[in-house]
Amino acid sequence: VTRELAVGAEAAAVIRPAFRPEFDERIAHGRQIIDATFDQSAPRRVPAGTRIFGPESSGDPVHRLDSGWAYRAIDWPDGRRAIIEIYLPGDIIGVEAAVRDHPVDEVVAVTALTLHTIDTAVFAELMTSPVAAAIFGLITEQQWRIDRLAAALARRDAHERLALMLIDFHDRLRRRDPTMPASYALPLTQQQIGDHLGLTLVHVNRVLRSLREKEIVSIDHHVVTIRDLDRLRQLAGVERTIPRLAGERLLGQREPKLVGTEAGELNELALS
Amino acid sequence: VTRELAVGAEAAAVIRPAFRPEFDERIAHGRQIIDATFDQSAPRRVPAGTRIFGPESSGDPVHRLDSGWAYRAIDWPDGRRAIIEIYLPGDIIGVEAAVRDHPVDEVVAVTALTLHTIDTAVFAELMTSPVAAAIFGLITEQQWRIDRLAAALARRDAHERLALMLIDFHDRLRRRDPTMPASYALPLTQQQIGDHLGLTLVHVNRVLRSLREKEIVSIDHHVVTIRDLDRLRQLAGVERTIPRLAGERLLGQREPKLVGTEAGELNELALS
DNA sequence: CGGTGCGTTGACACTCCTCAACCAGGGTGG
DNA sequence: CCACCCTGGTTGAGGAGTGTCAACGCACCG
Repeated sequence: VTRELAVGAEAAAVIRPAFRPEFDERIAHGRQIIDATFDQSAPRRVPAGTRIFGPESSGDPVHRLDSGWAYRAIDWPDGRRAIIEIYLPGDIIGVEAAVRDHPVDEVVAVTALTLHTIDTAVFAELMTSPVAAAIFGLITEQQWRIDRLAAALARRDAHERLALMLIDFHDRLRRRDPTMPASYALPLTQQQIGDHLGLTLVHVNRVLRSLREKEIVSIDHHVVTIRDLDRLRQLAGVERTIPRLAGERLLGQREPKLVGTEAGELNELALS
Repeated sequence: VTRELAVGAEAAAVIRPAFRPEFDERIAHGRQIIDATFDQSAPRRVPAGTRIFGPESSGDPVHRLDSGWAYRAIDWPDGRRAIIEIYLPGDIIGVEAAVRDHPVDEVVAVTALTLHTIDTAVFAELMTSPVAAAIFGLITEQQWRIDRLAAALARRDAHERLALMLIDFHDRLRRRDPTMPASYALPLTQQQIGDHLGLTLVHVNRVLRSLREKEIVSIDHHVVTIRDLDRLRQLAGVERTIPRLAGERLLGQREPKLVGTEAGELNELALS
C-alpha cells in the first residue's frame, strides 16, 4: 500500500488541486458521508448516448458516476458545440445544478453508464451539514479543471491542448487505480475531442498523427498508449501544475508590482 | 424602485444565473451575513498593478471588491498569460482559494482598488453556518461565467467573443446600478483583453475597429459606448443565455437520444 | 525632453478550418 | 451470405482567420 500511495501522491501533485490542511479532514469525512448516501440508492444503468441532464430533464438530481464516461456541453442553435467538462468514473455530476436554476448545460453519456443518484432535496440537506466542506471541495476541483481548460483554450496550440487532455485523463484514471499502466481506453470520438479542445475533427486527427509519428502518444482503436510520458508532460506544460514560480517572468513589462498584505500598506490608506 | 427592479430583472434574465427557488431565501440571507462580516473590516486601498493574490502572498484571505477592477490570471514561464476571470465592483475574490491549497492563480489590480478583507479562518467558519448556501451561490455564479468563457474560447470567433465580453460587463455593471447608461468605463488594456479572450492585442485592435465601423460599439479612451445593443447581443449570442432550447438542433446526427429520468427506466434496470 | 506604455496600422506567415473524397468496421435486412 | 448503410477515421487541396514582426503616433511622466 505504501508504494501505491506514493505513486498516487506523485500523480496528485501534478494533477489534483490540494486542499488547505485544515479542511483535509473535514473534506475526507464529508466525502464519506456523501458516498454513503449515494451507496444507499440503487445503481442505474443508462445506455451510451443518453442525455442524462438537459433542458427537458426535470428534477435535476445529483449523480455519482460509477462506471463509464460522460460529458457536459453547451451548444448553439447553429450546431456548434463546446464540451466543457468530461466526467470519468468516480466523478459527481450535477452539483452546480443543485444550486443554480436553469441547468444551461446538457450532460450526455459517452458510453453506457452506471449511476448512483440522489435527489436534489436530499443533496440540499447535505449542503448544510458538516458535509459542506466536502461539497466545496468537489465544486472547487471541478472549477480548477475548467480554469485550466479555459487557459489552454486561450493560449495554447492544438498539440499542447491534446497533450494536456491525454495527460489529464491518464492522471485521473491513475488516481483511482494507481496500478493502471501507461495505456488506457478513451471512448471519445474525434469530433468530441474537437468539441472539447476547440478544434475540428480533421485537425484533431492530424495532430494525433503527428504525435504518433513523434512517438509521444498513439491512439489506436480508442486505446491511448503513452510512449514518452516525460515529453508528453512537457508538451502539456504540466510538469508544473502551478504554471509560474515566484518572480519568474520573461516579459518584464508585464510584471505587476508585488505589494501584497504587508504591514505598512494597511494603515497607510485605511478607510478609503 | 419598481422600475429599477424591472430593469434589473431584465438584465438578470440575460446574464445572471438564477438559483433554485428553495435556495433563494437562504442565499439572500447568507449574502447579508457575508456582507455584514466584510463591513466589519476596515476598507483598504491598493494601487493599480498590485498583485493581491499569488504565489508570494501568504494567508490568502477573502476579499470583497468595493471599487475598481481586477483580474485573475494563469501564466506560463514563457510569458504567455491567460486571464480567466475579471472582477468588477461587488465581486468576492478568493473563495476557491479559501478551500483549495496552492492558489495557482494570481489576482492583479487593474485599477486602484478598495477592498474589504476577511481572514480565511473566519471565512471557513462562515462556510459551515447557514451561510453555506450563499457561498455555493458565489462559487456557482463564478463557475457559470467561466463555463461560458471556455465555451466561447472553444467555438466562437474574435468578433463574437469581444461582443460577449462587452455585453457581460455592461450587464454586470447594470445589475449593480440599473440607471447606468449604455456607456461605461473599461479600464483594461488591449493586451489584457487579448489575454482574456485568447487573442493578440493587434487582433483585438482590429476587431474593435471593425465593430466601430459597423456602428455596433465603439471604445474611445477606455470608454465603451454601445451603439446598437440588439446587434451586439445577437453577435454575442446571449439574446439567449441558455444557448439551446428544447430539442433544437440543426445537425441531426449529433442529437443524442433523450431518455432521462422517466418512470419506467428506473425500475427496468435497477441494480446494475 | 527623452523614455515608456499603450494604441494603431500594414505586410506577410502560419495555424487551423472548410470542403471533399475515400476507407474501414459493424449493424441490418433481404 | 452479401449488398447496404451509417458512423467514425484518414487524407488532400485550398482558404480564412489570427498571429508575428515592424513601424509609428500619442499621451503621460520624471
